[in-house]
Amino acid sequence: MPAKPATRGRPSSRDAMLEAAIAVVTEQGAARLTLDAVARAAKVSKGGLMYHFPTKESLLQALVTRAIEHTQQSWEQAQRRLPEQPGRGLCAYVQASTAERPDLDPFSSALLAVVPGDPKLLEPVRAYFKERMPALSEGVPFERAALVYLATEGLWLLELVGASPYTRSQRSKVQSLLKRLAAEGGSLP
Amino acid sequence: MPAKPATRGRPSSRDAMLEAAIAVVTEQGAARLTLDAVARAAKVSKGGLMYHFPTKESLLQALVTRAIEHTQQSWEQAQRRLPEQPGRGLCAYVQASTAERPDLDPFSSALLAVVPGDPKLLEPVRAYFKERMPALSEGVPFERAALVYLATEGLWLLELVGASPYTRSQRSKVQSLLKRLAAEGGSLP
DNA sequence: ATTAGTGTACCGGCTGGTCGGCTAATTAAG
DNA sequence: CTTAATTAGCCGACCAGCCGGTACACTAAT
Repeated sequence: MPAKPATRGRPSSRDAMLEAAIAVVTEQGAARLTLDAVARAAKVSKGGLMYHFPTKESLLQALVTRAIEHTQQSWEQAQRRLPEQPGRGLCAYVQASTAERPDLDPFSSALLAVVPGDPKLLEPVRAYFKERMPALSEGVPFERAALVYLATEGLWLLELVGASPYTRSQRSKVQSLLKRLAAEGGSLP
Repeated sequence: MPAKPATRGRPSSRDAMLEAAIAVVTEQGAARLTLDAVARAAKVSKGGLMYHFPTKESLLQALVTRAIEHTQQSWEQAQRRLPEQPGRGLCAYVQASTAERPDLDPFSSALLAVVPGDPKLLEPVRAYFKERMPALSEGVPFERAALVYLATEGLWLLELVGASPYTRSQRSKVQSLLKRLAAEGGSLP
């Protein structure tokens, strides 16, 4: 068993375990997110799993941390692709949040599923949300920024739970509306 | 058999048990929502609890149903207080969802906490969301309705998880903006 | 030989669920 | 009206399985 020696550096099996956990939670629900299930999904024994995450809580914390990092990275990436202009941060946020279909963003999905289980897991999320706020609304009048931000968040939630009522064309209309408003375009009909 | 008491029933301890469940989940998290905990919180023995909810899943289903009913009722109530005008439904929705006290809506909070545990619990929520949509956007141009709806949903979510970045005055500004937009007011700065 | 990483085996407690019995109220019988 | 039978509602002891966690042996690479 040449356990993937590939390159020195980060323990890739740890990441594999985290992704296995994400798979379990998205496929079977948070209630079935058990250590054995994660170990099974990661094709590792429980001992191997417990080596990297000495506690279930540590696993969950790592999950939350990873989801936050992923969100942050995809925002930065979207921002890098945009020209420097007022509303750039907000526009990048809209783009990052509405770009991939939510079933392609299992990180956030797992986050939303796992966090309610233990109130302590909420704190990093709260902190991140409050911390990133200024960068988002920078250069955009308050009301407009708030509206776009909240609507993006709402769309994200609705699609995450599969309760979005919009057809594909409606959705793209909403999406472009958000981008337009973020970039400081006109008003709405 | 619990025999749904339709109309003519005592304030039934069944409801008390459901509210105990809500209390447990909001205070201790979804992971600690155990039958024993609910029974303890409801000051009832486990047998007594199991009499009304033969299964834990049935308890959760009842919780979800109750949360949905509560949401629907508070929307209808808000609507009744509003004059007949275009955007009335949407306006009532904004009002009901942004009512001053997010911590006083433990129903939705419990819903959001419990649902990720079992994917099957999502279906009623999905159905309700899609069903109520037409009544909400009635009489309001699509883009405006979508924007207000999504932003309201986003604000609801942020406040539910305690990640709202807005001060009290900012929040009330956002709130009145949403109402204005829903009622067909002007555009945004 | 040491150490990082994994496997195997096990345990104690908790959890969902069952079961028979208790109590008070309602109904049926006399 | 009295009494017996039924029933709804609740109790609490119990159980079988699962879950998180521990202990330790093993392997490969340093």
